[in-house]
Amino acid sequence: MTDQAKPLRADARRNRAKVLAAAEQVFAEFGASVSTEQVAARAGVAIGTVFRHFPTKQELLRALLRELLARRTEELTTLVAEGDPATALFEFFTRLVAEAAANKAVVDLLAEAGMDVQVAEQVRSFQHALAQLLDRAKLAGAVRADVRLDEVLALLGAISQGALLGSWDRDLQTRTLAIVFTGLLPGG
Amino acid sequence: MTDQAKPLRADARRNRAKVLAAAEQVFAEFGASVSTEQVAARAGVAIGTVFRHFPTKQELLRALLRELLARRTEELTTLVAEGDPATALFEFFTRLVAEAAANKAVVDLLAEAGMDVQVAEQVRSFQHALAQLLDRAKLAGAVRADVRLDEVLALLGAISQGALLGSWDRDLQTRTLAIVFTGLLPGG
Amino acid sequence: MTDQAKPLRADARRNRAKVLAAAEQVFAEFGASVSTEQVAARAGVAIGTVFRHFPTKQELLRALLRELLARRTEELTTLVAEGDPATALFEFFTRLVAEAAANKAVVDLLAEAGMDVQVAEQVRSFQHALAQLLDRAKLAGAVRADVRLDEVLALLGAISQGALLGSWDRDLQTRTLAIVFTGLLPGG
Amino acid sequence: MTDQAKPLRADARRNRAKVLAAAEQVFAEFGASVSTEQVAARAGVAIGTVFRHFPTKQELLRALLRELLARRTEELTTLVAEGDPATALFEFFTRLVAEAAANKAVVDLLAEAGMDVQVAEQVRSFQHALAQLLDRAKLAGAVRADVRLDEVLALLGAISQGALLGSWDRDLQTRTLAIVFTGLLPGG
DNA sequence: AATGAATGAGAATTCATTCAT
DNA sequence: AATGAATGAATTCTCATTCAT
Repeated sequence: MTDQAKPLRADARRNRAKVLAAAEQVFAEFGASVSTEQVAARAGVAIGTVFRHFPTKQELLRALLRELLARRTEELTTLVAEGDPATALFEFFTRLVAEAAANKAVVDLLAEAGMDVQVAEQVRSFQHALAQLLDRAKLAGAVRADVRLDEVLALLGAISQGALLGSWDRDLQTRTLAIVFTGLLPGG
Repeated sequence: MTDQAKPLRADARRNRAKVLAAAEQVFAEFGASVSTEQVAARAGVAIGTVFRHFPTKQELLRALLRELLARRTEELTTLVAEGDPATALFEFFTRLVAEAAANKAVVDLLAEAGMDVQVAEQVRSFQHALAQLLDRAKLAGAVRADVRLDEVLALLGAISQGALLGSWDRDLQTRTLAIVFTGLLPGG
Repeated sequence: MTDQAKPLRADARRNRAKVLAAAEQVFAEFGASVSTEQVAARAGVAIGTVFRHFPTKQELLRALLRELLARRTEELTTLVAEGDPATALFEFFTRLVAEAAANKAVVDLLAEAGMDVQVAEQVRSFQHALAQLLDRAKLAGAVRADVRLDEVLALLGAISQGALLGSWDRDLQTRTLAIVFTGLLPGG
Repeated sequence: MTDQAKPLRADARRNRAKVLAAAEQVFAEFGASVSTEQVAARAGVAIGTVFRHFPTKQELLRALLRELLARRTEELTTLVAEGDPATALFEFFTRLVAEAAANKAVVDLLAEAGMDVQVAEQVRSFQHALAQLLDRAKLAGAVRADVRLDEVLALLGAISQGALLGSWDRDLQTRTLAIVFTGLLPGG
């Protein structure tokens, strides 16, 4: 549903993946302002190849963001199906923050994600999956009943970005999250 | 100690202030990537004047960050001296988040502040003042005794950035902060 | 003599024709600077196919020009054989201008045609046919005896291009040509 | 009225003139598609200087066209004031064609001039001056009374372009124009 | 032979920074 | 000191052409 364009030739699909992987690395390392040339170089392809697959730099960033969101949504879905309801939300939260701390692009990307219709669908899916996790956590008594989805999203985003920009180490991540988790507990 | 350069001529000092004020506005509105020309235009001076006062764009950004930090530190100092110890921390937290939500530059700036020796002094002052506020809050029984300064700083930064990038409205700011404040409360 | 290459496979010949037809449309519409991709798209073939038939874009343009010239030459030949000698030249003139007014490529093409040996043969044929038409017009007393071929060619080219670039409507075409035709009349 | 922007600094005005002069040469020689770099090189300035004076290539082309039109208009005005009414129009016609024959840019430029509001004023002035010349020629009995301005403009443009694209030599220019002039004579 | 992906040399434009006025 | 023009490297994007499938 996301990429129903004509099936790419094998080599083209391979290169598209290479570019996307390179983009993830490079953007993670240097932020969304690195030149497309850097991405091409990291991918080991010519600049034209990047632009063939993603006609503008924006497109590339969007595609990357879509993929990141899709990956997170998948993790959420797994947790909804298999995780312990009482801890699944906290687990996901923790994991996401750890990942964000290593990815400089996410911040730049998320900044525009909200107003970008082209990723809206992925955002919706993601939020939907998170909503389910939140509901389960409430049912399991791990989260106060009046906590709303947008608050959780806001905290998640904020902490993720904070972890990245502030270069928090693992310990600081844990302690900071502990405070937030306490704030979410029932009877708080 | 940071700016012990020779005393500026009156008009030069005036221009320096104009540039800094313009920079704050423009960077707040468009982020750290606007051109220096925009800053000059807003300040009503020629581009050369900006570069005379701040030899590189980095310098200008750093000076701006220093000033912002100094201003916050001043607010903190006032709160330490005059505020109600039980709520002063929360008050400051709330105010800072509201301000950040309107200032696009802070995020870009803070991203590098950590690793920048040139603003280290201001950062230290700021942290020192915040530490005092935290201590008082603990003494007043408003914050759990084992909460550490770096956790508070981390949360503060994260929420501020989150508020900005996520364009949180006032209501969402309040609710999100409420969770964090609950997490900081004793007996949590 | 121009295309004595090996006889093409049936499908190849078909494709060559498709490309040439597409090129005529596309170049007529957008001028000689459209990308070869546009031509391929219009022809419904892949870009590689275009380049297999015409190894460079220049070749394609030349081939197109050759064809256009051949077509005009054919029209001239018909007029020489069948037309009323007293008006055939004016008729052709009028028709060509009307066609040019709808074809943006011709101008760009003709600009280089002169110095291009590869189309010289077609140019010669064309001029030869036009010369015959001119002779007949003189014999019929419709054109002054001292009018030379290069003058007629020059006027023909100029008016054609003018009509195209100036987007003359049919009325303006007619009136402008009337002046030229008057200038060609005997006793002028 | 054309450039009432703030008076440029002496060196800036000098450079602007250098760029415009270089543009005229280079565009005349290679057509409107040469790179702006070529213009900069010919002018002996850096590429940035060209773009400071003319923010886009289009602007540069427009400025050039405006200047060319202004120059022609001036010539026309002089002829109206001083020339022999019976021959002034033919004289101007002849001169313009000769100049066009050496200027490859004019064609590309004129192609868009029609639809460009930014040169509309210059075009109007030019047409106005030409109209006066035409009126005088009619009064002097050198041109048929029913010849209209748009026909003259059309012929002028067409022949100019033809002379350029066809690389007509002086003799051919003369003979071709003679035909047109004959067509314009009264009693034709 | 056809396909369409990859290449890489430009081209226009921007912008931090320098320097003559 | 201020001005604002000049510089030129960097960036995004295009497109003719080549080449693997």
